[in-house]
Amino acid sequence: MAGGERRLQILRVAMRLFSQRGFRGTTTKEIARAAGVSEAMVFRHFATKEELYSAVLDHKACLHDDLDPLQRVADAIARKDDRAVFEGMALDALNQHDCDPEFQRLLLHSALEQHELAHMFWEKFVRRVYRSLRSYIRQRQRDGAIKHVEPFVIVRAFIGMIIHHSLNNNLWDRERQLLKISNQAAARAFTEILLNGVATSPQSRANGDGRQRSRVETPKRKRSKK
Amino acid sequence: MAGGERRLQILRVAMRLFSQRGFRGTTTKEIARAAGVSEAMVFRHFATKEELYSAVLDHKACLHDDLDPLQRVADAIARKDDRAVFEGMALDALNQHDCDPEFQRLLLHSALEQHELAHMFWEKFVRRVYRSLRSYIRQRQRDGAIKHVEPFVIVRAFIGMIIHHSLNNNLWDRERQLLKISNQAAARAFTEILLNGVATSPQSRANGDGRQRSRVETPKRKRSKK
DNA sequence: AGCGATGGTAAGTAAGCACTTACTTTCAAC
DNA sequence: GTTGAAAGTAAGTGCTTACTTACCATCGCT
Repeated sequence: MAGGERRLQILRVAMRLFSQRGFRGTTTKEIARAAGVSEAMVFRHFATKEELYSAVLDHKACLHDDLDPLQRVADAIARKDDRAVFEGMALDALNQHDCDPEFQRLLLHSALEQHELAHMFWEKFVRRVYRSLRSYIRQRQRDGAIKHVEPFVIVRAFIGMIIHHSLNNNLWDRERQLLKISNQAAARAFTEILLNGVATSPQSRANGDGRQRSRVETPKRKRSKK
Repeated sequence: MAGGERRLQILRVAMRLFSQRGFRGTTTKEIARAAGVSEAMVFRHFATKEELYSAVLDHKACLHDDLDPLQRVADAIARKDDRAVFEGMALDALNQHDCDPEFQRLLLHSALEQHELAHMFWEKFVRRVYRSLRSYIRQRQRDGAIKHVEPFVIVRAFIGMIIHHSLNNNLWDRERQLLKISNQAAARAFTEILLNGVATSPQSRANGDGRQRSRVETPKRKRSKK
């Protein structure tokens, strides 16, 4: 097997094991065995276990790196279709966590172990999502469509619903005993709650078919405060 | 030092270290040193490291065991004061996580390691909170104060906001760089979003009374899939 | 005084860990 | 057909780990 191939294979095996058992819970021998090679092979490709771990985290993180988290909903943003914006982001995140639960586990492990990835991910991804969403929310607040609540609070509330739901599905309630719901339905429900929760005038959303409504509703309504 | 005292002291030290570094990341030697005794002392009080870990988890978990999570807001429930119910629970949880961040870390570690505590906590605490809140929500739905959304979805959304906020504060953003907000304000903001998000009609919320309104409009079947 | 229970330790032990060394096999390029 | 590097390994090395043993010290109690 060629060098690059083997390296990648070891990386993938390590990724799986690290995400299952954490850094300290995984031995280099296990990794080697799972990859079907000797331990020495692992250390030929990665100088230390730490380096292998970093490579794993890098490999995962770089997938999230270069894409703007709001890009997938860019047209919804342009249309100022709040529902499409939030529901799209939610669905994206839920699907992502669903088909790659390893990442969430790795992230948690590294956060608990205070590995630099946790910090990096925070800086490079989380902050960006927060800022992007804030700028959108601010705009919609100026439009009079969203209440003048601190935007970051809204972002946190929304991301909280989504991440916590994923965490439940991946970590605690894998059988979905407590709540069995499709990602679609979850994204829709959470979005509904959030948007109704922060809308300036509830009537504008209450009748539910705000979906696919192309025009922005109530551009300059009177802004009532809390 | 008397036997019981020492045992408790070791337990507390272990609690701190386990929560910081996890089970595998903490050595019995470290625990002994931090407790100012020899390693043999640790093993006199706890037969194995596993047993010590279990004792730690038990000790933490039993604090949450015998109290009804909704007891603290019982009068608010009786009054059907939704705001007080949810805000009270949120504030309680946030304060709890604030003054005992160890617990959240221990819980996460044990969930990742698939330790039985994770399951126990889920069964004994989480499920109960979910069920209690559901029963309250159902009642308020019958009252016509809350939309007919699956109650567990509402619970998950609400708990999600709170837990995720705590997780942020304890794990990722301890400096509160991204969002600095008091527990009071957070509890109020999240409650506001949730209640407005699931209220049947804005008026019924606005003046705070839970007046019975006529049957709820359920737009469930109205929507067609895209 | 003596004695056993209790609180404590120094110095192990065997297994497991990350990592190394010294060696063999494979195979394409001259 | 030789060679030289790359792919691969068996068998270590030294250190750390959870856990043990064998022994000391200080009591309260007859």
